[in-house]
Amino acid sequence: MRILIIEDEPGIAAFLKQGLEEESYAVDTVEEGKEGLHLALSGEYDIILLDWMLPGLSGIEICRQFRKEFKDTPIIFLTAKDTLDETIFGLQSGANDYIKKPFHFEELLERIKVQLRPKSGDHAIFNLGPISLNTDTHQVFKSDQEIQLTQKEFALLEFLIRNKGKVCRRTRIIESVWDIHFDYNTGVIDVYINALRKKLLLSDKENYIQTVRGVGYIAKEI
Amino acid sequence: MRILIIEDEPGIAAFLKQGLEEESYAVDTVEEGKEGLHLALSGEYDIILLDWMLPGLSGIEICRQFRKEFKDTPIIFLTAKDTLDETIFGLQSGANDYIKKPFHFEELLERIKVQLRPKSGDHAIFNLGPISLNTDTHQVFKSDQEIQLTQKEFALLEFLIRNKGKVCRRTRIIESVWDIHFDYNTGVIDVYINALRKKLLLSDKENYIQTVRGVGYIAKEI
DNA sequence: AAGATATTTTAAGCAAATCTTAAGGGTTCT
DNA sequence: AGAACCCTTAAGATTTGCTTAAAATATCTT
Repeated sequence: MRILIIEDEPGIAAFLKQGLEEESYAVDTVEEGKEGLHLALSGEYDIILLDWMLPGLSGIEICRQFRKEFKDTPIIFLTAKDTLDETIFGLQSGANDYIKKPFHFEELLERIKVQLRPKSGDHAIFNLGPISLNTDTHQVFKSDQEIQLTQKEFALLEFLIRNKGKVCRRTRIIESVWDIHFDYNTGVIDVYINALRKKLLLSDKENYIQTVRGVGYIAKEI
Repeated sequence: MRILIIEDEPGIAAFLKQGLEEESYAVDTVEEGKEGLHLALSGEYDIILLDWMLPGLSGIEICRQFRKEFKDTPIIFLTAKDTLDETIFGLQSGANDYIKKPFHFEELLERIKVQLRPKSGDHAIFNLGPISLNTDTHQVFKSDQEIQLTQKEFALLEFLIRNKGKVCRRTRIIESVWDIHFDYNTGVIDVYINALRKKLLLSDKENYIQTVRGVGYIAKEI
């Protein structure tokens, strides 16, 4: 996991860098605002620690600009201020959390972990009869057997199971799984459905993935 | 919303109960496995939080037994273990999610909300007497009996039912269902009306699809 | 950097379900 | 009765989906 620290006080920056590297994060530090934004926009970081008061470009401004490009990368503000107004500003500009200086290193670590933890919506288990799919570990099981699926196979199965009980039209499948939004005279879906049924050993008795002729497919608990 | 917590450590159970009640859930707690399963099977709960290690009956076993009866009630495992094997077991036994102890209460809350979130997609169901048509699942039932319709049959029935009580002229039908905007000298409609009546077992007493001579057809609740 | 391996996509033959046409027989209306 | 309309049936045409294999990409190794 790569962390970018934008912080003008060299002492604090070095302290954080060392501490986080001991936790086996890859850490880069910058002292100046513009350069910080530039680095941040390289898109190589998983989380950004951002000082409030900076020379060159304020933290809030960096945050705003950065958010235009990267919607999801979490940002934690490091702030000496503690008035409500300022905090609100920070959160409005697109930060995910803030921590008041001085803080315990442990607490910062804790918050970084919270931000890096995969979103709870993604961390869940979906079941379809004896089949279970874990989006967190990217694993699929049928009864006691783990089934090895490729990326696309997994993505297709995930889509079907997430829409369990509803017909998935071919156009929606091709849009969601393949990200194709026009021209879909392609037979990929058939090929992958076939692969899934084979790997999951679905028979006539266990047709958890049924075809709805002329429309698409439906995942069902029989 | 009713939550059942099956957890043998009184401290954790009490902590969760209090927290969840503050979020205005109705919470019951049990410390022992068998009793827990018994309560769960009462069917009164919307979600179950299940400890992994329990006296009496293991969490996995409870999960399995419970799943035989209730397919949809979500189960979240509370587990101290984090080895792969154990996780696998959890997956297979029919849980919907798991959270590792120690966890932040916020995170648990988040996951509970995810599980309780109503299944997306409002059921688009149209009725015509004992016949119901679900555009979501692309299914048709006549009093609990599923009727298998082809694409065109379904489309025609859908059109008629959507215009229930109104006469559907042949030209409008041919335009809407067949997308033909000229040349109406075709007998397809008749053929398909015939097929529908047959498959839906419509008799003189149950003529939900009536002929309007010289004009078209009408779907009516007799 | 080149070769090896795995994955994804395209294409084509085949089988089966579905759709359409057409024709003969009924029904209803004037 | 005669004409227009509708029902029913079945054969032929078309579409759709399944299955394979091979070609194109991507990924991993050496």
